[in-house]
Amino acid sequence: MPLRSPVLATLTARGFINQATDLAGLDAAFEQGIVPAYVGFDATADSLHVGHLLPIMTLRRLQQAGHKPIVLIGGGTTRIGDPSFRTDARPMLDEAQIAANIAGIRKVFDRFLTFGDGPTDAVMVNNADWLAQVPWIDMLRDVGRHFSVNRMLTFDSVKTRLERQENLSFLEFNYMILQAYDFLELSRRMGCRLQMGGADQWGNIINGIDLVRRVEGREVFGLTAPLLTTASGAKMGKTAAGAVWLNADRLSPYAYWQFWRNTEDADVARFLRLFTDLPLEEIEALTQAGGAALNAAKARLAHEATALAHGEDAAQQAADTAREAFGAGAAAEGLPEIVLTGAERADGAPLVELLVRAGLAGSRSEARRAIAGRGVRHDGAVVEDVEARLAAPMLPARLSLGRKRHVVVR
RNA sequence: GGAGGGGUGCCCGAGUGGUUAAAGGGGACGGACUGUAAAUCCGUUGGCUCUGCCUACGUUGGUUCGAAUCCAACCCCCUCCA
Repeated sequence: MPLRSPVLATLTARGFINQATDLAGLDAAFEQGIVPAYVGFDATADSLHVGHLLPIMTLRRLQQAGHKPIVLIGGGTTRIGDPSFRTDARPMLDEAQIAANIAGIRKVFDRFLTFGDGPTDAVMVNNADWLAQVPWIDMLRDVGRHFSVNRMLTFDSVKTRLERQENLSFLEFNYMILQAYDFLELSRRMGCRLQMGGADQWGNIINGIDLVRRVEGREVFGLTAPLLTTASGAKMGKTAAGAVWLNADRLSPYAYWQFWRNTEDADVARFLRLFTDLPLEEIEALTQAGGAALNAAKARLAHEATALAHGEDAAQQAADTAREAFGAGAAAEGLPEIVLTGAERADGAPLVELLVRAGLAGSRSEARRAIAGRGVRHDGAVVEDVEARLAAPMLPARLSLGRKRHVVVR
């Protein structure tokens, strides 16, 4: 089916769309005028990570095409605790913590979207604003009557649980209702017409659409993004150090740059389409050659992605740091640093201890093993002695674990 | 409520009285090879004041010179029956 709206054409061409409820209808809506669209995010941490990047980029594309992005923060639902992670028995967060998290998340979004009061400016809303004060009886009468338990039981998320005879709490059973209700509120408050989310959100999105149609008689749409994995099948966004955060105080721009630089060959083109604003022709030109030539494409990917999340300057600096770190043996600017105390400078600090402090090793034992396995280098030379120490005369020094992870000791 | 089966290291999974910090696989990390890629091969993979010590096989007690392995109670999960 030929798409007439530029947004949908772009989203499709760049690989953002997995499933849509009514593509033709949505296409027409985009053509008619500004479409306010939303994506929901949890407020469980004070930053977002690359796993969230796909929906963020979707909102960005939407805004670029002249539509209105709505960022919905699940402040209300976070206060209950997302039951789908029940095995971890996640502690419920208090309001102060959630408020802090929302502030942190907002900072991330400021990089990707333009917020304001204009018709296509992005807005951020918190579902606690309405969920926290809906009277129970009213909720049941206005919303509950539109939900068929019979039908809810047929949803995969519920069905599999029941079939396995696992407990399903009433709280969890209501989760989809709350989420559907969000769509209704957004439709009422800001004329929101589209909900987007990951492929796993399809069921929830459908519920919201049905609810809006039944209550308001209004036609709204749903769009899901593909589940993102690397070419070798791993879930995206996990590294040795943990989640790849979008926030500079959680993960340095340099480390973020490295994350993208290390993309597998088979993913480069796809990631460039999804996570950068580069035109498709340029991406094609960059990746067409294949082989070692892809290294240039990876550097470009790293640069563009870092510039989006941390700014052009930070991206430039990360690139410089990388060049130095992977080039000559000198201590490069921009690498993570640890600083010795006065006593350590005088007496020498055990390398094992420093590796742990720098976060290169998880424990002293691990650090010992790394040295014993010839995986640690000091200013580029393999460290042979597990008991080696570092004192003032040798500073500043560069410690490396493997060929990619470096710290500067001062 | 009744009858069986099971809970082992980051994950899966062997082990049914002693050289078991626990086979094997996955993942992860390091090395070689490369292109800061993938694949492949090799090594490592509980902690520490590290040729030794401490902690660990659902929880708590018990038997024993000695237990992940035997016994008891409790908690949780699965399958079948009601």
